[in-house]
Amino acid sequence: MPQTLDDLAEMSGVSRATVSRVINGGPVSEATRNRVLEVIERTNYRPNMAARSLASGRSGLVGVVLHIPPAMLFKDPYFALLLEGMTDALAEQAGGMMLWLGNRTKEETLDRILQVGILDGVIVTANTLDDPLVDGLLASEMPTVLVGHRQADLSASYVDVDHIAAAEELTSHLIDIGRRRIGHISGRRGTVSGEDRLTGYRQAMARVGLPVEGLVEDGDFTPEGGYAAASSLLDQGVDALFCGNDLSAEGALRAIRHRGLRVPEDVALAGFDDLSLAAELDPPLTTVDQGVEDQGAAAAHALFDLLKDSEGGPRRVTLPTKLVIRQSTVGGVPAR
Amino acid sequence: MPQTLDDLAEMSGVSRATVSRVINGGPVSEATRNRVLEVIERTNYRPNMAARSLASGRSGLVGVVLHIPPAMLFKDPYFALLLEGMTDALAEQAGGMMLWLGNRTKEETLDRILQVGILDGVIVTANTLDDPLVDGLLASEMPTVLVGHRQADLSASYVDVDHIAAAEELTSHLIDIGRRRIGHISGRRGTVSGEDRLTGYRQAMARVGLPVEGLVEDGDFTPEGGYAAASSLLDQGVDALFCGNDLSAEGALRAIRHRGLRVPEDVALAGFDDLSLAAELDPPLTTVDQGVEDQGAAAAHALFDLLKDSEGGPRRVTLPTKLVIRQSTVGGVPAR
DNA sequence: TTGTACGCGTTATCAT
DNA sequence: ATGATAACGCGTACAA
Repeated sequence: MPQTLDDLAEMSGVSRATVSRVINGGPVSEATRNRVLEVIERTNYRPNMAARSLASGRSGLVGVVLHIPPAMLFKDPYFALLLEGMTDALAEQAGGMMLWLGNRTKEETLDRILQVGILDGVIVTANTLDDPLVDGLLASEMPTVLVGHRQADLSASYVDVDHIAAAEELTSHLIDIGRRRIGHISGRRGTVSGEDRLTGYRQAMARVGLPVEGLVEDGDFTPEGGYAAASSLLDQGVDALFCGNDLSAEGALRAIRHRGLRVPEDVALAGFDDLSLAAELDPPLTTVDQGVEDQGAAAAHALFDLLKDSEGGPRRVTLPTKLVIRQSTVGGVPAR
Repeated sequence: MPQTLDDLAEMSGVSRATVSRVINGGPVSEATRNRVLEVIERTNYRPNMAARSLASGRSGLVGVVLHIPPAMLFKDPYFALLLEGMTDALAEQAGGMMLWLGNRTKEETLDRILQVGILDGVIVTANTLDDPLVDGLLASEMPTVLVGHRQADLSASYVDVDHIAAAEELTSHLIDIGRRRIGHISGRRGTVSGEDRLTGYRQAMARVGLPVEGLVEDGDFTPEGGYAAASSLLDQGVDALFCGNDLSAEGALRAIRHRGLRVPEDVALAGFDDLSLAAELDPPLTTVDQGVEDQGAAAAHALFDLLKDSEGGPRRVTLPTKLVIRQSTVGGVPAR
């Protein structure tokens, strides 16, 4: 029984236009409004989004693109947390969310997204500088908000944190507690966040004149990568390790343990993200809280802001980070 | 630049109807078909799904409902695996997927889903017997496929495994290796899978005349619940523990270790799901492979099948399970 | 305040 | 094989 505006109009003895006004808040007399509302209630009518979208151009539906292997959702809680922040915010303001994961190529995914043609806007994670998916969305008419910053385009709306400053602060903490041979396990090379954190590390080391040669090893944001990189850096002799994220720190911790070394006495260890995993490690991990959920929510809000007023230029949001000091760098001493 | 059929029609000197036929495979002469295709290619035209849905009633969009706290996606890989199986299958046949997690109440979520009015069908996880969200979907016109079985309605399409038989097989394995005081940590009570696994356990024990009094403790599918339930059962004295899922087995393993007991010498341990976590535990965990990804994919295929031919009654799919024997029950001996 | 009428981009039916 | 033309359900100027 396909309820339409016409059905309601007939049932309440008014024109379709009036029913539409009741629903969308147009000028209607109190009397007829109540009469129509009563009918709407009785039939629990639901407007057809497709038709509404066609007529008004707005659907209340937004897209979310996390172009990652679906298994990443549980392998790296970062993505699930991001999704959580988005869905929380979207549940309030959007009628629904379409989701694309990395099941197809970026080009195919881009095609699908643009083909739907019913989305009000999309949120997409932007990890790398050149990303055909992100580029395609930005080049399209689709209102787009990135999670992640790309120096290239200041014309894009995005939400991000200052990875460089955060990494510099964390590295300085390692220096402050007296470490001198501080190794860095990078994030996946080519990712903006990975490169930025590396830059922050380098800047902090340079500022106090500490060498970094041979102290940087490529990681890939995974525990396995962290383990391998840590093994290599331990060979070089380090008294601290700053890992590209918490997951790689988890791997690094295993590598340290396998050598019979202690954390933090022999090697101070730090990560990035502050996933719940960080507090649960033994010892609890010093890391950077980058407010992943907040980033997701902020991206949703930025998109709604953009949709409300498409003028006003791109929305650029940089959220604060917080250094979280735990026993993996200051063992025994409680976190301040 | 909103490319429409009319634009293409004008550019290729034919009528809108002909362009539509070219796209949807109607009868068109080879010559004009090529001419139109060339224009389509050049303009990389994308049909508007909203309009298409309005006119044909089909959108190519399907909904997926996992009414869980979003954080569950990484806390219990089961859900992410299920989603992976679905997205893989959907990516091939669907134009896109809408996703609802447990950000709102079931009633609110149901309302949102039905309101979209553009979905061809939905897949929803059915955990409990009475679920207003599932009931509402089944009562609606929306083609619906459940992941999980509910004895109540044989009229619904669903995908599931035989939890009772799988649990019985697993319990029998524990009996076969000589265990007699076999405890069971149930899944969350009220869930069909939890109750069914408990039933399977009871049946296996009853078949060989083993008592179960005091040997069943309620769990909730979480490591914490598993830890608590295991502690209590260890007080009773058990030589084996069958846990409602792999996660609770992980918690149970911690409880066993805390008492200085060995697995499997003192207590044999088994789970359910065969998440990757199971193979990575120390010792590797005996469990039931219930093909989570396959269930997700099967649900998607069942939905497409249903959409293709809405007659033919409900699709009922029961997938096979596989007992996976590892060192947590037969320590030292390699898995057969 | 209310109704009429047109347009949104497609599919589908009917002539031609 | 092709082209008009009528739906699909809704929003919205415009007229009344």
